[in-house]
Amino acid sequence: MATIKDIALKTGLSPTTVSRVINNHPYVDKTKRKKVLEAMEELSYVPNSSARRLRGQRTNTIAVIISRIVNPFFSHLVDAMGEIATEEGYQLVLCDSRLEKKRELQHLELLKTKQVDGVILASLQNKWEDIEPYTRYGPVISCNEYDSKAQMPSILCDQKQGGYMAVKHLIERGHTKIACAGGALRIELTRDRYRGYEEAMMEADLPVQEEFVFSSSYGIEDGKEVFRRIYAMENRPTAIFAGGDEVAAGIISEAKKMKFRIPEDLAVVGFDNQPIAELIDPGITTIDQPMKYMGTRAMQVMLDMVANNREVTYTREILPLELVIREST
Amino acid sequence: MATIKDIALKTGLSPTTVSRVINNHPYVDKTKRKKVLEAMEELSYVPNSSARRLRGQRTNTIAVIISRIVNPFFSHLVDAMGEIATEEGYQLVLCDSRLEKKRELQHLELLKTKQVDGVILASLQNKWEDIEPYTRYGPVISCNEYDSKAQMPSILCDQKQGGYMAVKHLIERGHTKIACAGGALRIELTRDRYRGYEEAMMEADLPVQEEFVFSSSYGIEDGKEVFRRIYAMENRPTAIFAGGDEVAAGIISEAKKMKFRIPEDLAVVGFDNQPIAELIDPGITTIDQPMKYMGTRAMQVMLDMVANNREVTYTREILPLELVIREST
DNA sequence: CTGAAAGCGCTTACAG
DNA sequence: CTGAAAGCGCTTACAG
Repeated sequence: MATIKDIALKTGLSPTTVSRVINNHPYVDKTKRKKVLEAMEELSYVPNSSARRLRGQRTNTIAVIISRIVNPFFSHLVDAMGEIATEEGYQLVLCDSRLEKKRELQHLELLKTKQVDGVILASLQNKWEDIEPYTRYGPVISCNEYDSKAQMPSILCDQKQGGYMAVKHLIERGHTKIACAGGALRIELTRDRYRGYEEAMMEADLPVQEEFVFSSSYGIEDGKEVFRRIYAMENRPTAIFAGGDEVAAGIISEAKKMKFRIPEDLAVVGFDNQPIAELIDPGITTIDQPMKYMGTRAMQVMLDMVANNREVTYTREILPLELVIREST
Repeated sequence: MATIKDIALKTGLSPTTVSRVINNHPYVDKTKRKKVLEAMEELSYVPNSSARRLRGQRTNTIAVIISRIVNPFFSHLVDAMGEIATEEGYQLVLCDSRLEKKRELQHLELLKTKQVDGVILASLQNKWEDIEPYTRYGPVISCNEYDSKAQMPSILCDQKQGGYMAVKHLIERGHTKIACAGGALRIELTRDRYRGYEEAMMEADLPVQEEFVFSSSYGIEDGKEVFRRIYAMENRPTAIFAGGDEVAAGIISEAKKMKFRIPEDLAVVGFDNQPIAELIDPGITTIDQPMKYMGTRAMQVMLDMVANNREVTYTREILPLELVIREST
């Protein structure tokens, strides 16, 4: 592998000058520049990034932490982030926490060991007090998930409003026994949706029944399981608000298998507005999240910080959510 | 940020000894080791990866090139790869080519510039002759897609068999006018599926009609478009073999909208056995691909090569495909 | 068991 | 416009 030294030797110039050519500095004699360029071509020289990283103290790499890449919500988010990153000449390291605190922390170590310039937390398994120590090693921002105690830039949606809209819609459809199946309750995003649910119920003077609250539901299988538990109940809910379209799809799928009519026997609201929400039969009424915008915006904010060495200041961008009505309600 | 030098200074030992402790070398005096460990703790020392990369000429990072992360097939593949990578202490750089040759080549540059130790091509937009030059910079293997001219390790499925099985199944169901909607025909994987289609047709003495062959179909929207074109035909096919469950789902969705009965008016076979194949109504008959195994195996092969500096030898692992019958046929 | 020295490949202030 | 020198932070032969 040719190095700068080889080019210098071949051209009879100094490594300094070669470096200047590589980095497009002005003030290099045109003839010499050409000579260097030719030598680079001939020896098929390519600058060694490890050396550049060490010297420049930058990696041009951003880590994004998600909790489950097979969730279409996250793959769309990552897709949008990757597009911006590539455009700006950055690499994206994909870090899957698989909902585990330990893995999330392991991934944050990348910042400590200078393997990445910044970390975007699209999922947040740990408390702020456990994340905070990492922020002294580089910019950390959150996107999608958040922690109200956190002093970091965050791009997020108004999840409480989302929960409220979803449940209010069900109430307007005449339901009074409404269940709720979200993620783990230790997650603030989940709790906020739940608060929206409670608020809508209270506003309508409806009781929140503990046995109607399911937690830690994420995938299709979880949705099926939720339905099975509902099915086994004496006193069943007539509607359910799910914390994701995958869960909603699982509920609907299992319900249909048991000859339930949707929405007559069970109305279902999902979350995210994933492609599946439109494809499944009946189409899923859901809360649309601006995945593409969130991913794009988060990456822009991150790159602005690392490229311009901008101070990390605490800011929040809160995006509105939207109800999309289909046939499941 | 504390460096090895700081630890050396603080403990009165040499950087060499400190390095030995960090790297768990034997033959370090127990008292001194303890002293170093304490100093590291106190100064919250973390080794700088850029320096290690430069010195060690390794990055502990693998790039995986896919063509569309929002395709569940790829997100499942990447998920499996990431699990192994994390387990072995490697990072995964996600590279999306968006079906573009240029982007794929740009991502391969990562190998040249020593940003990654190896590249897994899960998608293959370029011809082998354009990929080959990169192989001198480090191991390149393919997983899922392949090129019969390529001299690189490949984990792949017998796509021709897949196409054959799918179409034979449709023929057995009594169909004679069978369409086909795959990816771009410049892709060998797509051509092989098409060959399987042709073989099954010929075997049954059925003509392959040019207007029944749709190409460059990938997502749900493409599937809808394919159906619209079928719908507009004078002489319509009665069955279609799609090159992915997303395309199949799009076809079915649009067909239902136009009051087509599936499979009576149009039978549909998909590919991959994605979660959606089971959720949609009717369930999609499809060809199951061992996504998890492929991803796992590809990463294992790659890590074996980089970790043990194994020579890159040309090997192919060809996995069988399986027909999963549901209600769409 | 330990350390001085060299070097991985680059870039950048400094001096000219 | 150009180059000698220093240094980013680490590891590893080599010598003891």
